Amino acid sequence: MPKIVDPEERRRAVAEAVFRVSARDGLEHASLRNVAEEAGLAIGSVRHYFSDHNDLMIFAMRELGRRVRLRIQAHADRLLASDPEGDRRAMAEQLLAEFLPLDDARREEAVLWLTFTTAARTRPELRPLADEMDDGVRAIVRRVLREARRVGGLPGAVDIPLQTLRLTALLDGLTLHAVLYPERVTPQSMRKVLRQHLAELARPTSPTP
Amino acid sequence: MPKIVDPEERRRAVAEAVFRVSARDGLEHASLRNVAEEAGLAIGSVRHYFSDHNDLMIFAMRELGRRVRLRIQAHADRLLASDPEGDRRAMAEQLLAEFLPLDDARREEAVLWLTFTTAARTRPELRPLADEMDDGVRAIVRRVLREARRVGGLPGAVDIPLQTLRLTALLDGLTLHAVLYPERVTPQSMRKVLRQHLAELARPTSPTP
DNA sequence: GCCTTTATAGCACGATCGAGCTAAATTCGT
DNA sequence: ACGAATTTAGCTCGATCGTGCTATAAAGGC
Repeated sequence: MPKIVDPEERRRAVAEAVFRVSARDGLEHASLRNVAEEAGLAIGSVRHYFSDHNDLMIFAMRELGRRVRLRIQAHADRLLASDPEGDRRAMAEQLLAEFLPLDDARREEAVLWLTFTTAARTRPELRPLADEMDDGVRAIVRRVLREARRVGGLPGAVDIPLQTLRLTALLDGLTLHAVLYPERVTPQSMRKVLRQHLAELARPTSPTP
Repeated sequence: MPKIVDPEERRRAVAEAVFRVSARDGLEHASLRNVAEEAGLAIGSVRHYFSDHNDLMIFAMRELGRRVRLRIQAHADRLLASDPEGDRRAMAEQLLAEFLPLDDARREEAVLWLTFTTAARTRPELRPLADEMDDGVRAIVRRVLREARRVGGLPGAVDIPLQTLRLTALLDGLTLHAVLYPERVTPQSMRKVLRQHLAELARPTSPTP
């Protein structure tokens, strides 16, 4: 029998081709033929690994979510390893900054995130994956805020659900703008906004009027 | 000669069909044939009024921008007419709330906004229109903030460009979430977030650390 | 060499699409 | 009725797409 190809690795490589085509031309151009060409394979080979086009799209989006999750996790681990008792606000900021497209790799990921999550609006098969990604972000933001409150970095009266909603909207809004209008939203400006936002959150306050 | 059709009205009606198809199925389904069917016309009729598919897309997006602009302007006029010297903060809040998808009509507009602006990423011909829409929002937010500072509603030291960036990101982020995850982001929660945001902006502060 | 398993390859078909183009219908003025 | 202008209509073609399906190549074990 022929040389064994690791199916999972092959699938990953094809998903990478989906990402490249989508980022460059839009998801609607990620046809089997275009993706096969981008991956340097014949369409028959691509179809050996994916039962149909939907299968490919689902796999690609799942792979994207996986990559984001791993990156955030690795970053959080690094932060904790470097100084478990360090400046909590700075750490929170750095962890949250990981959601922003501050360099080329993250920017491409953000492009793909936007592409797939907006496509999920009209593609039921991608819906659960979009929800999952959103859940992931909200959970982390909520945890960051809760932990900050617990250690006294935020006022006790802070409304965690509301501030989670607000902060995730801000992060995703900045990301959306960085993807669509990169000349208007630079890495410095995003960092500055995030820092300011966290600084304001930390101030003593009264409940919403 | 036959009964004259107002070309502009016909174009508007066809754009409405584009909106319906796009909102329901996604922009990639707004083919000439699908749009013609949605508009109750033969494809030949549609093509009499638009030189090609791109022309139709450009017109539709321009029409969308026009509608948003008119709606915001009318709302601002109404606010000023009702009480030119009224509670400035409440008025600012109400004006900015007009950018959020708080009812069905605005929600559909938000869906279309997201659909067209993300499509503009890979369609150069739509690019200027997306920029224009973004410019419009930023200009209004900036004006609101400036005016609030001028009348003492915001601290003199507030960084207007930074807060403009932050507030537009928040508004667009909430809108994005309301479109993609409507169960998670309700009209009440959006209003609450906006109110909180403006309340925090208004508090005395020191410049960013 | 044969068999089996795995991987590569792509033809063919029906569907949809945009656009070139032609033709017919409609309606008013003369 | 005719002519002109406007509107409606849709055939045709080449292109692209997903998918059913078949065929070939590749490689190891016996």
